[in-house]
Amino acid sequence: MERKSTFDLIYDVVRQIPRGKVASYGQVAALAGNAHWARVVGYALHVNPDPDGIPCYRVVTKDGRPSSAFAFGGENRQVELLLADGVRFEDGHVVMEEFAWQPLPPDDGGYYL
DNA sequence: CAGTTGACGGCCC
DNA sequence: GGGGCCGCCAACT
Repeated sequence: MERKSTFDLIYDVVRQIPRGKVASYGQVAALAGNAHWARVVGYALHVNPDPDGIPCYRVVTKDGRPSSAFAFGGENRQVELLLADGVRFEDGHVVMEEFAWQPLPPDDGGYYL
């Protein structure tokens, strides 16, 4: 039944990234089940079987910087898409402190600073 | 089947 | 502070 491969798990996570937020490869990897899949995540997105349903442009490195080998239109294209999502860039890198996707918000409430 | 690659991350120098 | 190397896992050839 579990025909879903490691890639499918990654795609599922990336697909859950809300608009206006970004997730790092390690973030996606951890959510997929293993924090050591960062490289595998990159590989999975590289094959990207569904770029229309999998917003790979919302996936950036932990530095909040887009990948250097973006094949779906260019690095600049990714920045443009993220800006359209409401993500703000600072000196060429995403303000991850504000746009890092947080699937598990605490009950304290005062988490968004 | 075994070796190499890969859109990363973290640690070392 | 910047650059380089190793390590993790799965997929590709």
